[in-house]
Amino acid sequence: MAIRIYNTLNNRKEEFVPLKPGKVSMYVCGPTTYNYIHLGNARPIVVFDTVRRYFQYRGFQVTYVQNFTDVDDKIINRSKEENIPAAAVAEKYIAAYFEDTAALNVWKADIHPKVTEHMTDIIAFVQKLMDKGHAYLAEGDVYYDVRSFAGYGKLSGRDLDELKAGARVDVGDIKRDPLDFALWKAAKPGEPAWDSPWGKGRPGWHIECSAMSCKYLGETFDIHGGGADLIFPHHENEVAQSEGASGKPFVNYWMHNGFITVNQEKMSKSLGNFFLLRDILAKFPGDVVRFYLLNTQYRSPIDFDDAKLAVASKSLERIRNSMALLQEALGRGGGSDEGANQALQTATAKAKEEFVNAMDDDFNTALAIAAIFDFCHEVNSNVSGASLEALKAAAEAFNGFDSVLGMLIPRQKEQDDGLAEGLMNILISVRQSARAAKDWATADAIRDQLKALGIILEDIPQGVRWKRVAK
RNA sequence: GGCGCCAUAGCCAAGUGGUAAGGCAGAGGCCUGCAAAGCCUUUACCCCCGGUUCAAAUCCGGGUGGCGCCUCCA
Repeated sequence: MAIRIYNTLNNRKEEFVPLKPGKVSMYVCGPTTYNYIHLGNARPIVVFDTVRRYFQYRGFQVTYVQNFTDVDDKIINRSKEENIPAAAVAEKYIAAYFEDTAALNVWKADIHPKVTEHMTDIIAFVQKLMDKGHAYLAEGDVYYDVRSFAGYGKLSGRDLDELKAGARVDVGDIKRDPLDFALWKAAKPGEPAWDSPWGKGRPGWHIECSAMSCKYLGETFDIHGGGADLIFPHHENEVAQSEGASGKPFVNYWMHNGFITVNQEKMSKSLGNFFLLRDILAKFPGDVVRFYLLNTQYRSPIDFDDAKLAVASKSLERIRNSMALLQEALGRGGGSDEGANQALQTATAKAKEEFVNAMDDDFNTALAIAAIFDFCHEVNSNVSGASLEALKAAAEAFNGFDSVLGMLIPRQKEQDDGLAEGLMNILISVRQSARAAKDWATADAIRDQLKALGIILEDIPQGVRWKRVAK
């Protein structure tokens, strides 16, 4: 079986054939660093992190690039508002970005290029477009001439003339066509600016992705991802720039994720209906947020509200309960019920197969998670009798799934010095004494009070199990 | 106006020609000191109307409702 990807270029699922066997090159548009990221921004980050992890699970060597747009009008505005240099604004929010995404267990990209560190590459790219007749200078700005690129509109399925009819034409525009976009903007007083053959200025938004993806992944690469709102104009313009400059196909597979909505409306900064990731993380663990995001196919919209995160939390808990049962059985050294043993082994093989089938089909994480739930059911039914070997294989399968989904196994709590463990052992032992003396009032009081703290005690034949849950 | 997406149980969500996965919530039972967890049982006229087919949630046509892009936006 091969991996199939829904390609925005032709709106179909296509078998993935890498440029170089066994290797995947992918580029995902990163944030403009003028603010904390919101939940909507987090979706592509988690989705493409999962795509990347899955390719690795399938044995591919992945080169993953995600940029930071650290020069932009919004950053400049922010810099004025906060009265700190633009570079400091960008730096602040880049640091925040890594904090927030780390909570979602997102791996850092192999390369995180910043616009400010690639001015030479960007200027050279713009020059190349001018040399090839795809760009022109107008009053210190450099614009891309969309009419010079025959394929303009092929990604977003638009026709230039129809676009022109609907376009908002600025009065006194210096552009040849309203759809022409800036590759280089002449400096305005007080703004960050760099020297260029066309005078001081800064790059337009679209050119950075063409220049930086080319630098790190080459003129043609495998996968380019981003939110569906980037298809036009951003990605369309990237195609025009990159293919205009190289004369070669830019990207083989374009992937776009659907939106997070609030009351069925797109969560966006302009509508003001956004929820900052860090505010959500104050209420729900990152694992739960990640589960919530991956429990729907990446192209479908997801409506946001707290209740859905609560459901995600309960659902994830079911998987973790199953993994805990497995760990306990492992600790006991396995059993000798041949029927259960066979059943677990069969279920493990089936789960791995279904997981791969689901993920191969355009990264259907929702289906993959369903396969894991089925697996949990089999684990729960058969753990007590299965052999050590079968139990190990099952645990190994969970580890594999977690390596892709990144939220099954709880992240190791930092700076856990064993204090909680020690205190819990004391409380449990006191409660066990009470239970032995049939002092149910004391036993239940301990259990209830711990529950209020978010600690659940469960009496099982082998003793007492405890776990922490989101309150 | 142009282009595109979506509509499946109380809620969420898979399924793109062969007779409806899974999760949450609910009901009954087993287990338990009581719980919890787990296990067993249980909950769907697939938005509407036509059409194609032996067979349609799935394909085609037409509606209705919702959303997105066309302007910065993941």
